[in-house]
Parts: sequence; structure tokens; C-alpha cells
Amino acid sequence: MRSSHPAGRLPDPPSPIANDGDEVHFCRTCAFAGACIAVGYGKPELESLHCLVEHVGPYRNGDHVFRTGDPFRAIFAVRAGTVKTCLVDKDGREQVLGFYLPGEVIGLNAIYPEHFPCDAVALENTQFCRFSFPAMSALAARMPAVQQHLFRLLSKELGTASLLAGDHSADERMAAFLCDLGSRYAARGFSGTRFTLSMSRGDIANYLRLAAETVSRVLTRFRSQHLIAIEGRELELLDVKGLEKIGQNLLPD
Amino acid sequence: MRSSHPAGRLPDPPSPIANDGDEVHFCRTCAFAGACIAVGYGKPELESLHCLVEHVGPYRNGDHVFRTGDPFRAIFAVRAGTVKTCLVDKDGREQVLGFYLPGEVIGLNAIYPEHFPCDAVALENTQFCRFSFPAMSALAARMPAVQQHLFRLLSKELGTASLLAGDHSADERMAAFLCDLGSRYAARGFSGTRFTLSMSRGDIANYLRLAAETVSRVLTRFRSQHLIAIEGRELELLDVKGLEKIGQNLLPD
DNA sequence: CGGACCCTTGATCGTACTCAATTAACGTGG
DNA sequence: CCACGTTAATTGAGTACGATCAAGGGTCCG
Repeated sequence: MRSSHPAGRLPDPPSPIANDGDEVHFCRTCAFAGACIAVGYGKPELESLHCLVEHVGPYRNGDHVFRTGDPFRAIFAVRAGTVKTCLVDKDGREQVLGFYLPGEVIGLNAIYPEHFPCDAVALENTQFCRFSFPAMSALAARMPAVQQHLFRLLSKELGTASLLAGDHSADERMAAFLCDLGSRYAARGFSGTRFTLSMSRGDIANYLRLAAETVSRVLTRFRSQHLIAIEGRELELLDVKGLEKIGQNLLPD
Repeated sequence: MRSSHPAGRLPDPPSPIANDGDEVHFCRTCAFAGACIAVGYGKPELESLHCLVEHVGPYRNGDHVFRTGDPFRAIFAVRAGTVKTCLVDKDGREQVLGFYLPGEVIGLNAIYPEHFPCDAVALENTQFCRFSFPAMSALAARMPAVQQHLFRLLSKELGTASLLAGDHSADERMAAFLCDLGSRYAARGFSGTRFTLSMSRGDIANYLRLAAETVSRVLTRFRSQHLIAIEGRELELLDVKGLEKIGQNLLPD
């Protein structure tokens, strides 16, 4: 019943090194699009950029991309699939920090500690562009556009981190979460109102600091209020305005 | 009864522009120490750095350093005093995002949106080093050490943001908060076990997503357990190990 | 002296957690 | 192909933690 990923074509024979060809296609919706396009084609910097990008994957559901404590050498842009990042505390309890969709970047929080401070786990078949960070920094020093791009990526993530702070009701959190996912899918060229939840109810609950049962109940209630249609992990947002109103205090703007 | 700030010497006649002299003194414990020292004295870059730093303040208790929506032009390092950053939602309810001590930096989350996404409010007499961000970026492009320093600052803040995520009990949050404050004071050269809380119970509660009454009750309980001594805002951590144990799931490492 | 604000303490209440049972989907091995 | 175990999701019942409401004291400041 698990439908195909929204990205459509997933497979792509695992090509370990980026080759120019049709990669442009992928890159248009990536968080690094700004940087990659800024470099421009035909310039010598193109080569610098492509030398530091490496395609890795596919990873399967449950595979670790990196683990807490791994030495930090690179950041990863999701090419296809979904990832969660999470901490595991001393009691072995997991703490989901975020979900990352195609085009989004993980690993930025490892720059300072120089080791990954969290695990990254694929939630479905997932592939990445791997950017060597030393090479990236060096390039940023020569190209202000790349430097600025990195600053903005980091700053942006700072903003989203403060989103789930705050004491809010289960309904508010859930509504905001669904709207956020939708707008992020939309920003990457997918449907913003119809998509598959690639994470379990348990992961959602953990991320939103709720119990899995509560997530289930809220989704059921939202459905009975005709805010959403949901069947398993297939989701449609029927009343985005309504959801936004419920979650307004957590949503940007 | 409000005692003097831990920093000791607060006043310093307000000098609007940085002049080299004894500034070195201040700068040793600042978050930019790495960058400033990396520049080194006697080199031409020193001038670049000092041209982009401006001393601002003093601000008094309740003064705004910047407001939500203000155009982003600079980041601020706290020279003396304390600041809170906070959102105000549509219902006018405040949401404290963080507290910043001497040597720490505010404004990094404004790089991406290019406007400040939150308010910054002084909690006591407070002064800043103001770093023009365009000038800072330009310098970073010429000086890898400065660039790296900025990356690290941003990445570090990402890590602390995920600290207060997570569903934890009031005791855990409070213990972790006190330990965190202590270690941050210690990192800047102040006592890590004896300091003044520059923020109200209400602000602490808001930051920790608790009610002010709960903060009061937990502090009272901690005192009765001889974990802390507290009188008004004067605080002493009597049993840091004990507090760390309570808050271990929120604390780094 | 009056008012505003902060902190503390007590009593009640409500949301979301916990425990528990049921159903469904899926994979494995007999 | 079916029996079985596993995992995920849903739903119900009872509970606990922290919020809310309320009252009182302390300090600062006009």
C-alpha cells in the first residue's frame, strides 16, 4: 500500500561521483541551488564545486547516514527521500530533532562540535549530495555568493529550531506541523496539499513532544472536522486556511 | 537589594566608537575573541576589524536593542549585562527564546530573513559591540579564520536551540537551566556556582515553558533538598553534580 | 501612602500521558 | 497457503503533572 515517493523517480543507478549531464535537473530544487547556480557553468569554479560534491546512497528505511560522535567532514543535501535527525539520551530514549525533505540540508549543527551531535536516519529510500565541508569552506572564501549562501542556510535553520519551542496544545502543534510540511513540499516543487507522511505516528509524536496516541487522536479529530483526509500515511490537506488558523502561533509570519 | 552585576565594573563612560587602548581586556572573554585575536595586532586587518565594531549602550532594564521586523544590519556581542530575545505572538503573548550573557552574540537568526525575527530586550544595564554584518562578511571572505569563526558561532547556536526541545519534567528543565547558566558564566570567567539571576521568575518560566508558579515551587524544592541556595535573585549552586544528574537528559554530553 | 510588580504558597482543574486492548498490515517459516 | 510474530495505528479508561485561579507579603517608586 505504501505508494511511490512523491519525488516520482527514485532509483537512479547509484552514481558515486557527480557528472554534469542531467544533474542540473535535480539541483534546481536543492537548497544549494543558489550556490551552485551562482557558480555558473563554464567557469573554472564549476569544477571546484563539482569536485566537492559526491552522490551517496541509496540508503534504505532505517539506515544511518551518520551517527552521534562521527567526525564531521561533510554536510548532506537530500536528493530524494526523507531523513530524520535524532538524539538518543542516556536512557536510550530517542528524541527526534527534525525531518528533512528533498532539497534540504543536514549536518550543519556539526560544524561547531566537529562531530555529529545527532543521528541521521533514512525514513525511506534516500539519496544525498555529499559536500565536503573543508572544500566548501575554501570555496566560500573565494566566492562570496557561496559564503553568503552558507550563512543563510545556517541562519534559516536557527529560525526553524525556535518553531517547536513554546508551550502549545496538541492541536496547535499538529496543525502547524502539517502546514509546515505542506509548504516545504510546495517550495521544492511537490504538491503542498497531497503527500505521503514518510515518518511513523511515533516519530511525529516524538518530534512534536506528544504521545503517539495523542497524534492519532488529533488526526482522527482533524479528519472528522474535514480539515484533512488521511488514510494510513497518505495525507491530503483539505482546509489549509483552517489548519493555519489553528497553528498560527507556531507558524512563521 | 539588587546587587551589582557579576561583571563587576559595569559603567565605562559610553564610548561610541571602539578605540584600541584597554579594549583588549574586554575582548578576551568575548565570543569573537577567536576572530579578533586571529586578526592579530599590527596587521592591516586590525583596522578592518575595528572599523566594523562599534560600541553601543548602555541600555537599561527593559530597553529594546532591536525589534521584530527591524532591518538586519549588524550582530551584537554582549559586553556587559544580560539580554533576552523573545517573540510576541498575535495574541500579544511573549515567548522567550534565550538569554545572552557577556561575551555571547545575538542577531545571528536574522541573517536569513534579513530582518530581525525577534525582539531583544536588556534585562539590566547592558552594553554591546555592534558588528556591521556586511563589513563582517566582507572581512570573512578575506580571512578564513573569521569565516570559520562565524560558521562555528552559527552552528553552536543551532546546538543550544535543540536543548529545550524535548518533553521533560519541570525539575529536569530547571536543573539543566541552572547548570547551563553556571557553565556559561564559568566559560566567560565569572563564578559558575554563584551568580545573580538577571531575569525574573516569569522570564525563566516562559523560557522553560512552565508557569511562573511552577518555577517558584521547583526552586523552593531544590533549596529544601540543599541543591541550591537562593534568596531573591541571588543564587548559589550547592550541588552541581546533583543538578547535573537531574538535568542530564537535557545537558550536552 | 498608594500602586505596580514580583515572588511565594495553597486549592482546584484540565490536557495530555500511561496503561491496556483491538485491529490491521506485513514478513517469515512451516 | 496459512499460522505466527512483529510492528503500527487506533480507541478507551484512569491518572498525574503542571496550569490556572486565588490570596498574601515584599519591595520599589512615584
